[in-house]
Amino acid sequence: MIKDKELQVEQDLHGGNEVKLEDMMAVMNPNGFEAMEEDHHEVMGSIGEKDLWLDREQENLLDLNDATIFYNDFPPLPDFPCMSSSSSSSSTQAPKKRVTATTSSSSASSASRSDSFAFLKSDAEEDTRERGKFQQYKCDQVKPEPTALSSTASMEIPPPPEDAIGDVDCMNVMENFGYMDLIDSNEIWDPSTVFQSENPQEYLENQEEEAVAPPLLEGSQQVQKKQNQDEENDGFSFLQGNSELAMIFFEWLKQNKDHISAEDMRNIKLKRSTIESASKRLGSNKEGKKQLLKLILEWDSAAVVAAPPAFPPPPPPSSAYGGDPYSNGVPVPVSVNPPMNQVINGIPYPYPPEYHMMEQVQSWSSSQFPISSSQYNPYLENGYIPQGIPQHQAVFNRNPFQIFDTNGERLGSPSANWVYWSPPHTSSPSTGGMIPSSDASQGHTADRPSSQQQNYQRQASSNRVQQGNWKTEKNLKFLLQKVLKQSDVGNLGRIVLPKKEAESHLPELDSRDGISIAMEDIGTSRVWNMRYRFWPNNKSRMYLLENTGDFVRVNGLQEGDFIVIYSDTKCGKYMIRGVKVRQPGLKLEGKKPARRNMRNLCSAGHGSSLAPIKRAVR
DNA sequence: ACATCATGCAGAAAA
DNA sequence: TTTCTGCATGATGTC
Repeated sequence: MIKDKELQVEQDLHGGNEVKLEDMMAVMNPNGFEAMEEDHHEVMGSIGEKDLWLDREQENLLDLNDATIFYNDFPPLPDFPCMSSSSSSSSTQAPKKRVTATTSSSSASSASRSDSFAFLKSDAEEDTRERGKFQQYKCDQVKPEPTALSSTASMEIPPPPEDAIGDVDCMNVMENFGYMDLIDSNEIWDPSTVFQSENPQEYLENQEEEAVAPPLLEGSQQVQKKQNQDEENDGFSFLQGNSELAMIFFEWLKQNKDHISAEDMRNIKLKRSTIESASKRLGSNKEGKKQLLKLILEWDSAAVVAAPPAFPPPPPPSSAYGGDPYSNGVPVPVSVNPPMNQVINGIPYPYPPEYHMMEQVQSWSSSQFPISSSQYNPYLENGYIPQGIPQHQAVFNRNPFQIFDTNGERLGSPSANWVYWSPPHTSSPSTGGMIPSSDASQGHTADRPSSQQQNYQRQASSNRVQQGNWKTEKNLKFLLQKVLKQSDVGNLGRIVLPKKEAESHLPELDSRDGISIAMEDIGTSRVWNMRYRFWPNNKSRMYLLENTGDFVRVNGLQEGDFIVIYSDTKCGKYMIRGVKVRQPGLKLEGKKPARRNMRNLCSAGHGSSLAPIKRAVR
């Protein structure tokens, strides 16, 4: 049935016939839509009538190979800075900037699934009122709408200039493609240039300014003008008659129908500045648009398929945190999943730019993310607050591209589940196949990616085709992490585990003898037979991981380093990773950081502090 | 006041 | 004598 629909849509697309958005979307995960159907029935009623219209004039431009190049030509996700995925967020994230749109006073009626696909509508017949309705929804959408998906994408748009405020804040990402028409540049897309400044702090500041006023980019007035024009025209003019893009989109839908729902799509929003940057780099012509569209779609699918991991723990002040526990020195921006409380309260993560990872063990983790260790460091990009802690919220709000993970449920568990995607350039978590960690550890400064890094990006891109395996390869769920204390790395061979996380994510212990637990060392693939147990302690328990001596030794772990424990949701085994944190030239004997800051940040119990950001925000 | 956890330390076990 | 084991204590953070 669905297959038939798919064929029909495809034929229509190729034939330049009208294609109903409804039909196109029907190709997607039926469950996701069914679920949405109920919620958004009302709007669908009206939206559903709007046919997707593909301009026949573009027929010749339709490159049937687009679908093929889709996954090959895309700029690799890692190329996008500031990717951030959190959970459910689009709603919770609904930033203040997302003010309601305006043209219509219609209440926040339910959303239309076509909302996210608005860009496919070339039919400008939709009246302003309808349009207002869309935006109204987009902007008012505050109620978290859990989906079975791990993530949704959301890209915020900075507030428009004074006179436009309220009208365009919540523009759909696709709508914003329209901006590309206005910026004329054929520079090659260089993600690094997204940085407004080589100085992260500076960048942060710039971004803040940007949040208040639109970027003073050349032609920004035109942008605004065009934007207003779009408002009048329904705002969807950008893709008007562009069947090629529609085709691309359709192919993407087919590829991702199992993973992406309309809800995900609907939550795609772009920062205007991002669009402008993108159009600057990609060009404002058709190819440019195509590239950006691909990029966004791929980015979105990546986010959906694999929710990135949590933020790493804060580094001890004297240590070098060049990375997270999951990647070789790169705090993974995507799926920002900081300690719940931190996120909510805007409490930061210490990732001082000067820190950098000195991990020695070859690790696969760095390659598990779209953002490689040699690429962007959102922490760096977003700067740090004086305390050496990046404002979390800042991270969110400044990221040109943000992925807000819904909740990771689709990844297996209702809570804090982080799944790592396979690297674009490796096929196995253990084998790595990535650039030497030494490389990865370098360049983690506030500077733009080095040419070496960019080369790596290209390499990653060229190998992107291998990403097809990521879904099946990794189903790792983040369980807990622990910053190692002297007593953890001493000769006692035992590591105290955070109580809440242990009780939440590790097997329940009936006796204090505990249980044997095999931990596969992610770095070396070696399996360590450890013992997980507890000690009675003040009417409570103290959880320990014993027989950790060799693991610590082999990994060269020292005080201040940390371990991260995951479970493979597929085979149920536990995986452990030791992450070394060093700052060359600095010694650890300095004053010790506050204990709480030293410890793992995943305290959240059921809401592990590293739980998805779904509740985050703002 | 209470909870967590880093670590001190006594006693047992092993070398 | 050294190492291991397990509990106790106290510092620190949270409620």
